[in-house]
Amino acid sequence: MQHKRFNTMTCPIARGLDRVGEWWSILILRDAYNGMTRFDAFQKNLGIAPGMLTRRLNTLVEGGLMEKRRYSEKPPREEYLLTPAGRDFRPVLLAMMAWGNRHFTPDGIRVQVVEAATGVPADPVLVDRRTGRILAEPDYIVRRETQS
Amino acid sequence: MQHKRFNTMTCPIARGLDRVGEWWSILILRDAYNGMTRFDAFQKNLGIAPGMLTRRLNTLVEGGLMEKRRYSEKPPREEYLLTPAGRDFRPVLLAMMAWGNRHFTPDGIRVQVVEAATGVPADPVLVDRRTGRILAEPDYIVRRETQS
DNA sequence: GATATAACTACCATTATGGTAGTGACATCC
DNA sequence: GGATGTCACTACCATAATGGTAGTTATATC
Repeated sequence: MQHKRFNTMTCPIARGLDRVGEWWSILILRDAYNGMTRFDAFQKNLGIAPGMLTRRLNTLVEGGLMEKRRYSEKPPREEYLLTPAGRDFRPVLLAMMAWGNRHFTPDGIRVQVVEAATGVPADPVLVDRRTGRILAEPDYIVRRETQS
Repeated sequence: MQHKRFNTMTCPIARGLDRVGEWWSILILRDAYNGMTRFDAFQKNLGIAPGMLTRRLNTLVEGGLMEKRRYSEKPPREEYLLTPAGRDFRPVLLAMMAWGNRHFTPDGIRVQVVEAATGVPADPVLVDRRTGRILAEPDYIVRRETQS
């Protein structure tokens, strides 16, 4: 009995979680976003067991979020790069970073998004690109379409 | 040997994942956001085993994202409500919904955020509330503070 | 030749997950 | 008033996932 998959659900959140919802996956994507590419670097930075890292990288590759590339033949060496879908996960990471900073850093904020030019911390909010308005009720609602 | 905890890391993403990173947790929060409160409703909607649901609800309560409340004494009945921190997770859910819709719905979008007044689908983007600009490089960067 | 580096695999102990059945305290139906 | 239904679980077990340690392969460097 494997753990239950979410990929048969119609909900896009469930579909996404089916690919990144396992323990470690999102932290690996975070590190990849920070420029990490090598097995060794992920392992040391996360403190993850090598077998576990192998399994997680494989599922991320299978899920289409990362790709494995050989960057050296003479000593055979591999690296892991984000695909477009993996890179596009960034807003989720930043929203989660903002949420974590708002609720779970009683000891002070250590990692945050800042304006590059001024160094002023950003206040991340999710808006509609077209109208610029914040995605919150009552202006915006989630619509579920019934199966036809 | 339990699975490794992320709550000792300084990264806010890791701190958050320590509370919502287990299988099922985020889908439970999603359903709670959709107005679900009862054990029974979560169980039927998710197709989750009752023992598993008990464990996940308990960890969400312990993590401060939900609270358990007795809503009836005469038949003893409990309900689960989002706390402020749980409700504040919503932007992460919506960012994940948008990401899922962009990459994992080849069969067409079924669930999305729309403008309530017009029904026009929203295009969710993460911006800085102060400047209104999109949180992306090179305008915005992630700054990590070194330990003093 | 000895040691180091990168990227793993193998193996095992311990947890977590999933499935099914059953329980307690009522409410409702006939 | 006995039978059935509802809600919110608990108990128990089989299987899968996670974590830890040691070892491997291919090569580079001292």
